[in-house]
Amino acid sequence: MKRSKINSLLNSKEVNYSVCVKGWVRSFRNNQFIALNDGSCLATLQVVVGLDLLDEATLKQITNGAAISVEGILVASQGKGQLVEVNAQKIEILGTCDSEAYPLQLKNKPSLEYLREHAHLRFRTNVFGAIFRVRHSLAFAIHKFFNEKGFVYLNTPIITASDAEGAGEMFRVTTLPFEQTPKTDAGEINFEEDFFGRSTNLTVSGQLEAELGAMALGEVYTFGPTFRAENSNTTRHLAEFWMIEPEVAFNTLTDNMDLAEDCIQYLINYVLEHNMDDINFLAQRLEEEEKQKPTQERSEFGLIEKLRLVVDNKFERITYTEAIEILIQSPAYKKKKFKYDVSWGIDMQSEHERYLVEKHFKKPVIVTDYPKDIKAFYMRQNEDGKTVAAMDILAPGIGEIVGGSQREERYDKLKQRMQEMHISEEELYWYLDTRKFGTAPHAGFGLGFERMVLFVTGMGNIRDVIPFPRTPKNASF
RNA sequence: UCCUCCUUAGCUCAGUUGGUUAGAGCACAUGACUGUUAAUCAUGGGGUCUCAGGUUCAAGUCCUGAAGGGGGAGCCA
Repeated sequence: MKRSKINSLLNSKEVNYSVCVKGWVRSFRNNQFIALNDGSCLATLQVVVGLDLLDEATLKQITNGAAISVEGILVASQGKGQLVEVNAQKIEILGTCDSEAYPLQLKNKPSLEYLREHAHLRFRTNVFGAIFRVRHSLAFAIHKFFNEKGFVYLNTPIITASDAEGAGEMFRVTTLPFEQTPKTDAGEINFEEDFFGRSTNLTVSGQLEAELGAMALGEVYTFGPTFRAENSNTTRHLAEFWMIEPEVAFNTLTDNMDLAEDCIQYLINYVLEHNMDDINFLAQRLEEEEKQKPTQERSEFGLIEKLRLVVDNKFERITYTEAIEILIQSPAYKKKKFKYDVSWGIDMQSEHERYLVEKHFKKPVIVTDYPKDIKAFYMRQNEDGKTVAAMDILAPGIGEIVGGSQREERYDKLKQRMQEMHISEEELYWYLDTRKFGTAPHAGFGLGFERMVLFVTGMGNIRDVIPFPRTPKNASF
């Protein structure tokens, strides 16, 4: 018999027909009721085991975590907790699970930290099942969003010879031996003998390559892994993370903001439409977690309220200069609550961004037109000579979720800025070429995928929204 | 990388001013129970108190160091 998925059976309009289900036992009550989960949804299906169906030995093998196959009749449930259930006619143990050795005893509410150390099994918990179904939906919605807008999905290289934008420390890619590394006459490592004949790294961003695509295909986006070898130990950083980077020819900074805002709202709407069971569960989890905190530190809004707020309101748009002004006029500044001083020209600290988003505006904020000296070389210089056409989207609880800009399309200005910031023109000749041959205004941004998942799931640690997190000193699994 | 906190049973945690044999709930095992819903009830096994030093008559408890982890900061997405 063909296997049915549990989510489809739970939503079945009809009953009293034969079904086959397979999954993992979540609990076995009263030697009679199996709660079965197959990952297709949060809920479990109740399988009812008749008195004489199984021999003693098989019955003993129905333990938490065991994989089983069930054939039976889908019927209306006599019990209160569920509408339908399966009266088993045949149960086959596919894989036993030694209860004593199994690390997940779900009734014990194992901590997120404990589950992180058992990341190979944590998918079997309600929380991580929900997170990764939501993560999937977000990934799918990203492709759907850009596809509907006529974008081309462009794959940029993971191994690269360029340092893109100096976005961060890079992981080196090499086949050279660690012992007796070939040296040049000058005593330096001779990369000519390396696999690519030059020094290579894992990419920190596909943006520069995406720009090349945009200057011909018009509208492109990347969605792939990126790597940063920064020794960052926070709840918001990973050494390996996924990034979405749209790049659009002829777009201005305002177009860019519209696209980013549209994109974020689309993604959240998609999840609210398709993953409400999981979101409700995650909202409940967050609420319980919040209850543990002192009243003052609790969030004003629940997860669903927070998501609705983002979907239903326009993002606040202010310039960097206005943001600094708001901070200086703020009660927090006047009461000297900020650890770091505020003045025009500073790179805003987390505490400043949090104040703007969480205290002042209470919704996502887009900050534009940053001082050129704190931003990358490729951002378009404004007429004032002091700022660039940059934009960061700051989200409550996450901080920067999007960073983008209108790119400098003017050859002379770009070249001058590269010289000032000591960026090699030789290495980036191909990037400069786009400004030489039919240059055009264009803009793009980077959206941190895990930060988006973090925001939507209401989780607190980025290590819990990627299946196998890569962080300093940790590359298990 | 810096600051700070934590590490006691399989899990989540108690453990008082240093003082007998280190506790609880859950999990697990055995048995009972056949409409349970975190099932319930009875019984039972389970500890190198993270590691290495030190102080002391005596250390889970105090001191030093290391490792691992949490939170915050910086860097950023």
